[in-house]
Amino acid sequence: MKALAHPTRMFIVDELSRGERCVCELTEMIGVEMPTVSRHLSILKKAGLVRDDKRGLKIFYQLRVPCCLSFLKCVESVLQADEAEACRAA
Amino acid sequence: MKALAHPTRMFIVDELSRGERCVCELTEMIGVEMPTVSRHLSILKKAGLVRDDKRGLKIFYQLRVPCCLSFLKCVESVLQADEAEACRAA
DNA sequence: TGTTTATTTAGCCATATTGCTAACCAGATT
DNA sequence: AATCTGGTTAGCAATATGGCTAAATAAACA
Repeated sequence: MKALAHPTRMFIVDELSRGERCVCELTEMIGVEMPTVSRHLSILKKAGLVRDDKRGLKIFYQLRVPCCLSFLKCVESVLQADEAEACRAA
Repeated sequence: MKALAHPTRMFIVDELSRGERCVCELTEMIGVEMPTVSRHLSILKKAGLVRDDKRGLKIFYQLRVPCCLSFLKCVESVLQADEAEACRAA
């Protein structure tokens, strides 16, 4: 649960929901040092939310629990709409 | 998001999903001092997840975003089953 | 009015989290 | 073998979190 409780990690999960990404891509998007991203990824990995796949020099991360996806949609709807509308959408 | 990232607050949300509860009830269930529970509740309230309703001396809290409910179910299914099964349920 | 009950606020301390930099590791390339 | 590239690990400082106790508040009651 706590694994999702950080904006950067939310961003990562959201981004991975659109396909696998390597650490360098995520680092560039997030605008923070790579070791920091790496640690966030290791937290997500320890929580079982993502999986890593080493190919050549790069390590690609992918979402492991599609459940996150439906949750993310819910969160987004809550953020976009007021709570009443969000609930209707859920 | 961070509002849900603590076992006590998860418990509170789960409990409130079964109906409103006053602070003293929650305090007794959780087994921690009342000021602590109060602060958790204020965090949930600030996040817009719960609403409080003062009646007489007691203050009753209720879930405000039913969206939490479907999320909770998802989380529970993840916890109970392994990830493969959880995804099937989602 | 003074007291009791239910709750919140304030202040303190211990621990956890997050970011950074520096150092390390492992494949690929030369 | 030496080096480059993409990542991780380690260690540190700053900040946030979570628990406690003590003090403040507010409604009900004697």
